[in-house]
Amino acid sequence: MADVARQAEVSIKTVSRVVNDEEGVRPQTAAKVRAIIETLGFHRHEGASMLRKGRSTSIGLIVEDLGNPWYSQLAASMEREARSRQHFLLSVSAEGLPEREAELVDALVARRVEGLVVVPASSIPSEAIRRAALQLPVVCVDRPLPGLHADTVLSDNDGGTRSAVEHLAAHRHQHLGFLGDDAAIWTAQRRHTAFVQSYDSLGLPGRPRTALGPYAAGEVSDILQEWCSGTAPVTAVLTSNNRVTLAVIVAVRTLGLDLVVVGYDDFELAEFLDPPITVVHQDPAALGERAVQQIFARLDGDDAEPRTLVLPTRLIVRGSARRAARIGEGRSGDRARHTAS
Amino acid sequence: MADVARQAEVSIKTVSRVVNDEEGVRPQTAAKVRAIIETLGFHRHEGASMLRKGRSTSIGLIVEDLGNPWYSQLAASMEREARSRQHFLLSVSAEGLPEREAELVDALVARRVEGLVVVPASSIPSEAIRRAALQLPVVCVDRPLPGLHADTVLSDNDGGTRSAVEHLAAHRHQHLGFLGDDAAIWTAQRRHTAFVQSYDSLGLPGRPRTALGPYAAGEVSDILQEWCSGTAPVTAVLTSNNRVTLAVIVAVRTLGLDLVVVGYDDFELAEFLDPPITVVHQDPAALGERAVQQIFARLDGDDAEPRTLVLPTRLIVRGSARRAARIGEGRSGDRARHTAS
DNA sequence: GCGTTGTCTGACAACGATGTCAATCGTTAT
DNA sequence: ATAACGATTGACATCGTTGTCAGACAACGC
Repeated sequence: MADVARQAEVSIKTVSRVVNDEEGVRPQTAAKVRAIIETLGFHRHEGASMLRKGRSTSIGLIVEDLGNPWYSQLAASMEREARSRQHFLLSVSAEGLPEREAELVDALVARRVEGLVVVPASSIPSEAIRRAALQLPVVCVDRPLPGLHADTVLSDNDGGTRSAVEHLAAHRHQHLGFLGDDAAIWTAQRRHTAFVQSYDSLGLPGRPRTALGPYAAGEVSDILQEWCSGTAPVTAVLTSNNRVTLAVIVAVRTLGLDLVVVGYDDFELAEFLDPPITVVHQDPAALGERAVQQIFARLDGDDAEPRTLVLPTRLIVRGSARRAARIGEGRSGDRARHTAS
Repeated sequence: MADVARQAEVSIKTVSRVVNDEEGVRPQTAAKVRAIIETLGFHRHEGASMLRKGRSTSIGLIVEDLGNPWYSQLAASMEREARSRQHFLLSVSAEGLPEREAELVDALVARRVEGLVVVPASSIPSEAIRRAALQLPVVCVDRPLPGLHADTVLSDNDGGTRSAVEHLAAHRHQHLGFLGDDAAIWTAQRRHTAFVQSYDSLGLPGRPRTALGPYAAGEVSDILQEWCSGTAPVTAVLTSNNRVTLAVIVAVRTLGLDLVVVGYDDFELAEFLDPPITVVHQDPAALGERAVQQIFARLDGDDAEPRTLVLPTRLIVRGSARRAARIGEGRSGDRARHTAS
């Protein structure tokens, strides 16, 4: 900036004014400065600006795995939303490890991100995130952190789960199974509970069969095989997220099971699988957008009590309805076939 | 830091030494300082550190769309690799627009990223990226920027395309089609050229049928329908990336075409589609890792001439081989059926 | 001509950390 | 006891930018 000032024969301050589009600079002076900036290829040093202004114009995001499409859609929408306010997004993967998450929180706070969005790896707020929440806006997405003074954006797990169970029941599935991801993941627990409640309130027979991870290699297959044998075989399963859905699809295809699968989280091509997979769609892009908007609202001075926002889910029915109906109609025969196997 | 120094009754400089694990601090002094740091919850201000040291410990990544699994895998692997050297990754989507890409290059340079990885939106280097390449290491991934003084990491487009065409020819497919993405995308062009060359060198009959995007809505369907009718219908198509593969799968299923699809870019569940999709697998994670390693090598003082690294691809055969053989055996019958339609 | 107003510009300090270099301390050798 | 040495520690300037405040300058009314 000093170089520009020298060449333009003005003070550093004037250059600063031009760079920041501040008013009170004579147009011809501004034009001259701008010309020099162009020729020298000058860029303001954001680090220094950050230091002086005390603002970093960036937001942090901590998720489990940026390679997972669900998270990458979240990150993509947040990046878009952040950029609409000239902010950058620093996204990092904590790999589901609470201690790594804590490290990353500290690292992002050290970078003076203006806000922090977290998809918590555990249900207990770390010391690091408690400290963070005291000095900058923190938003939990997808999973809450009870006891943390922070905004939260969730999707409607109870409603989503219920819609899936009701859908299956309406198509005469009586014996349902639920396969959740790692029990440490809040959504897995929550959807598990909602599944059992829906099962009971619909008066489905017997007790619901459920499992929670983490699963050893081949364990999903074993569980499904067991559920599908015996006197009251399961005819449909609900999964708690895209990772489990994938494992179930693999198992179903490998074992050749006749099983309707309803997945949590939509995924590309679900429509073209055999059988097509009905899913509970939750919109990660919408979650991300709202989270960033929440951060900006706080930065703009909103200091109301922490809010929890619950976004609706949508059941996307794909083929399984038809197939379910078929099974329902010929149920006794089907059951006979199952018990025989 | 001043607060810590006051409480610990040492100078700011000593605190700095402790924070940076510099040697020459008496263990008991260091312990005392560390204790105060803990109680005060002090974090070094990275912006200030950045300013003084002239380094930002961050790397920039510009891609087309972070929501696309291919790019998100690239970003995820880069983030992992960058973090192994204590660096953060600033990833942004340029949405395929060269002018936005140029803006983002400037914004990242202003943030003083130490290196910049770009998946170029066009084949012509912008002024912005030329300037950037003069002051920091730039690496092009997936697509080169001819004339730019920068390292490049590509995957073997010629080899990958050839392996796909040879695979199809070996299974008696004689009439092949190629559907490329937007002609502005370098890989689409390159794979197109390689497709035509392979087609010729294998002595396949007639002229290869090819198309390049961008495609209007429904255009892919129209093209496929045309290729599959007439006297020498196409029996297999190769696509140039995951986006086109998706469009082709939708068209094939919607129109009920009997067409073998080989896709560029692997994707989850490709195995379980009907028909299963054979793909040319290129490893975005490996590309990202090498790109970041290249950046660090340059930062470590490597000033050799720009290098181009070409990573191998792998043909993942899934079912289409069997199906192709079947078509090959009953070719005349098949052709009759096709011409009849 | 002179004070007054308002516009434009510049000098300077400060943001928080670190490199440089000098000062201080505790040891050891004499 | 004292000089000499290495191990610790601290004072200060500095990185590039922006907020504060005062100075310079032109235009205006009297």
